[in-house]
Amino acid sequence: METSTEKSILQIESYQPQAIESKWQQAWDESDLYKTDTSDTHRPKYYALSMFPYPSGRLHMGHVRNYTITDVIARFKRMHGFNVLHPMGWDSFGLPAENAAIQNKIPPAEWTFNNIDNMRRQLKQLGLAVDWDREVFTCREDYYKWTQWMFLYLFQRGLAYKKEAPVNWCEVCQTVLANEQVIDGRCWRDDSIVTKKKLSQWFFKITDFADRLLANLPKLKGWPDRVLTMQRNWINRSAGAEVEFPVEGRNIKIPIFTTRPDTIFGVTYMVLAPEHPFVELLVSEEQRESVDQYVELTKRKTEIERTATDKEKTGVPLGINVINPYNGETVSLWVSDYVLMEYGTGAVMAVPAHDERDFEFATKFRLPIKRVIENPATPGLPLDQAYTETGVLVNSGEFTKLDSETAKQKITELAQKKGFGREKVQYRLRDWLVSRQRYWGTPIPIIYCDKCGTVPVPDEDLPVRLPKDVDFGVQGTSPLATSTSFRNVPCPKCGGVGRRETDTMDTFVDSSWYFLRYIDPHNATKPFEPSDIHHWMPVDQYVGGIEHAILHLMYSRFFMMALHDSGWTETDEPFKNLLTQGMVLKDGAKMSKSKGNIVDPDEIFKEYGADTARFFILSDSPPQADFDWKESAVEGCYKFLHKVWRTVTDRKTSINLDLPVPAYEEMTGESRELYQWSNRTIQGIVNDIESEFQFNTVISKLRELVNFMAKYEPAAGAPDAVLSHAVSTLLKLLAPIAPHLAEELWQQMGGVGSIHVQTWPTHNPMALQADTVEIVVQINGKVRDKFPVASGLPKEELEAMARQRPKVIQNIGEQQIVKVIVVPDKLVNLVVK
RNA sequence: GCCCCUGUGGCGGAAUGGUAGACGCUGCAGACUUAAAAUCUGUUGUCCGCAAGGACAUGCCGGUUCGAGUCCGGCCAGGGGCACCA
Repeated sequence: METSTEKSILQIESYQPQAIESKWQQAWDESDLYKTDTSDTHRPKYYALSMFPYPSGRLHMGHVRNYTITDVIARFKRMHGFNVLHPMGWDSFGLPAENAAIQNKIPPAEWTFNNIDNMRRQLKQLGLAVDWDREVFTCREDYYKWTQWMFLYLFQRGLAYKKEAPVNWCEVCQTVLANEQVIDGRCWRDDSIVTKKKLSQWFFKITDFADRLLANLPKLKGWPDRVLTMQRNWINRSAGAEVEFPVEGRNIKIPIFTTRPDTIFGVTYMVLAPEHPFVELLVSEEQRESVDQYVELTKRKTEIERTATDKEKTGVPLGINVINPYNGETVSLWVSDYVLMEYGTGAVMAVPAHDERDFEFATKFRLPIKRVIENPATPGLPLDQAYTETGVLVNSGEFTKLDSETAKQKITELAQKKGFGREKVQYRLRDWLVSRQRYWGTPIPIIYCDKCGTVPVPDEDLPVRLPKDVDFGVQGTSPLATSTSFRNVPCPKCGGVGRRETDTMDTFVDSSWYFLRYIDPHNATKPFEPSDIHHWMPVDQYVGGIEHAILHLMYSRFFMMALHDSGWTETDEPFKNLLTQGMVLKDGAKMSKSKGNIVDPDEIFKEYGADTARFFILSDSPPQADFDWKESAVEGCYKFLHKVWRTVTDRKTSINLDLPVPAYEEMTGESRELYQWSNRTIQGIVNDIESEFQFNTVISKLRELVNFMAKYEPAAGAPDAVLSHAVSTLLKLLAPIAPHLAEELWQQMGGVGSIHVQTWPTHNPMALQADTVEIVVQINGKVRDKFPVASGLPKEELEAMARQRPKVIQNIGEQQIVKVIVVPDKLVNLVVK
C-alpha cells in the first residue's frame, strides 16, 4: 500500500496536463504575455489570422485544427523576433441565433453571447497565444456601426445600389441569397431548392472590379492554386463583341454578345431569353398565344430544371425576322430558355454549324445550318455535329479565307466603324446581393423619403441600432418591419416623413473587413486608423477552410480594393499567404451530428489535455490534407508527451541550461552524436515550417530527437552541457506546438523567463553531418553493397573502396566498368557492360 | 464538356533526380509483473529460400537519365471547381 505522501509526490512528478495547462494559462494571462503593441514598429510585423468562428455554441475539431495551425505559426514567428498580431473574434450575426429566438424564446443577443462565452472558454483552454483585448464581435454596436459606415462608403461611391431584379429566394431561410450562396440551385445553408423572385434589393457593384479581381490573381503567389482557379472560374471572363441586329420592319435593334464574331456569317436564326423585354414588344399577333404560354411555362420551372444540360431544347418563334448587319440576310427570331437573361444581353445570335447548343436547337426545329469555318478533317462533308474549333473562314464574304483570330478582329472593327457593334468583355460574376429579410444582421443605414428619395443615414447618426420590439416569426419580410419605432423616422434631409430600410446585410459583409478592425479595435471615431493599416496589412498568413474559396475571400478582396481606391489602405489585396486546411474526419468519415461521430474537444481536453490535442491534430497529415481523427493515434501522442516529460525530468540532475556548449571539435562519442541530432533537428524543422508548414514532419523530427535522448546516458557526476543544450533545444522547438508542457519543463529545468519569449534556436552548420556515413554501391543502378565510412572522403577514395568490395567484384565478374558516378557521402554507381 | 488537384505497405503518411516506405498507428513475439496497466526490446510491403541471399514493388503504358515515386508524353481511376455563360 502506498501512503498518501508517496502518492502526492508521485502526482507532482508525473505529467499532469490539466493541472499545468490551467496554471500556465492563468499565468500568461496575468502577465499579458500575448498582448500585441501595434505601435511597436522596431521589430518586423507579422499578422497571423484565422478565419473567425460563427458562435454556434461549441468548438468542433475543425476549429481546433484551424486555430492550432495559426497559433503554432504565430508562436514560431514570435520566437523569430517578429512583432506578431494574432487576434480572435466572432462572426456573430446570422440566422441560427434568430431561429433559436423563435424556437426557445431567447433573444438572439443573449443566445449569441452565451455561445461566445462558452467557445471563448474552450479557445482559452486550447492555449492560444491570442491578444484577447482585440476581440471583435460583428453583432456589437461598436462593430456594426462601422459595417454601416462601409455600406455608406460604397453607396457614396456608386458601389452600392438598389434595383429590382429576379433574385434567389430561399423558402426555408425566408430571405434572398447572393449568387455565391446558391450551390447547384440549392441554398448553401439548408440545401433547399432556391426559387426566383422579382424583388427590389441592395447590391454591391463587385462587377466593377471583375477585371482587377482577375488580374491580381497571379500576384497572389502565397495562395493555393486550387483557390485561384476557383475564383478565376467564378469570375469567368470572356472577350468578344457586342453586335446589334436590326428587326425587320421595326425601328428596333437587338444587341447580342458573342465570343465568336468570326462565325457571324453563319447566323441562321436568333434567340431571346424568355424574360427579355423585347419578347413582349416584338411578338407577332399569330404567335402571341404560344409565346405567352411558353414564357409562362418557363417561369414555373426551377433554376435546376431550367439549366439541366441534358434537357431537350425547347422554344417558340416570335413570328418576326431580324437582319444580319454583315450580309443583309434575314433570319427568324425565337424565344428559348437556353438563353439566360442574366448573362450578356439576354439575346444570342445562333450559329448552329459552330455551336453545340445552336446545332441541337436547329436540328430539332429544322432551321438552316450554314458552315462558315472549315473543318480540316472533313472538308466539304455535311456536318453531323457542331464544329466548335477555330479555323479558316468560308462563305463569309470579304472575310473568307481569313483565320479565326484575324477574322474576329476585322469583323469587330467593321462593326465599330459602321456603328453597329463594338468589342466587349463579359463576366460571369454578378453583382453581390447584400439585402437579407432577416433580423439578426447589420441594419442597412438608408431612409426612404417621398420627397428626397433614397437618403443615406448621416455618419453622426450611426449606428442604426437593431430594435428589440420585433416579431421574429413574421414570414416573407424582414422582422425589422414589425417595429414601428424603428421603421418610422423623419427624413434626415428634409425632416419630412421617412421610413427606414428594414432589410439587414448579408453576414458576409460583416466578415469582409473584420481583419482591418483587429488592428485598431477600439477606435471610436473611425473604422480604423489608416496609418496602422498601412503598417500591418496585408495579413501575412491567413488560415481557414476551403469552403470560403469564393465567398468570403472574394468579397474581402473587393472591399480592400474599394477602400484602397480612396486611400484608406495602401495595399489592395488583404491576404498575402493563404493556407486552406483540410477537413477533420473520424475513421474516414466526415464528423456530423447525424452520424453521431463527433469528437468533442472538451472531452479531449479533459482526458488528455490541450497539448495532446494540439500535437495530435498536427501530427498525422500535412495541414492542407484531410485529417483522420483516430483514438489510438491520440493515445500515441499522449504517450509521447509523457515520454518527453520523463526523458527531461529523469535527467534533471544532469541539466544546467546556463552551461556553455563545449567546442564541437572537442565532443566525442554519444554526446557528439546527440549534438548532431539537436542541430539536424533545428535545421530540419525550420525547413519543414518554411515549406508550407509541414507540421507532420516537424513532429516526426521531434520524435526522433526524443527517441535518441531517451537512450542517451548523461555523463555521471557533473551537469552535462550537451544534454542541457539538447533539452533547451527540444523545449524551444516543442514550445509552439505543446506550449504548456514546454513552459512547465522549461521552468522546472531552471529556464529564465517564459519559454515563449525565447529566441528560436539556430543550428551549428558544422554539426549537421554525422561522423560516419553509409556508402551505397550500385551496379547499373541496383544496390549491391553498402559500407560505412568516415564522412567527407573524396570521390576517388570512395570509388577505390567500392571497387575492392568482395561483393562488387563478384557481381561484376567478367564485365567491364565503363563509367563510375560518385555522390560524396552517399553512393558509388558502377556502370558495367 | 472545360479547368484544377490527388494516386506510395493493413492504415496516416516520409523521401533537394541518388538506399522507396522516415516518423507514427495497428498487428505479432518477448522482457518486467502474482496479474493488469504503464514502460521497455524485437518484428511488421509482396513472393522464392532452412539460410546467406535474390526477385518484384510508388495507378497503367512509354520516354529522358548511370540512376525516376520525383522530370517529359500518353492513358486510367478518385476528388473538387465551373457549366445551355453564347
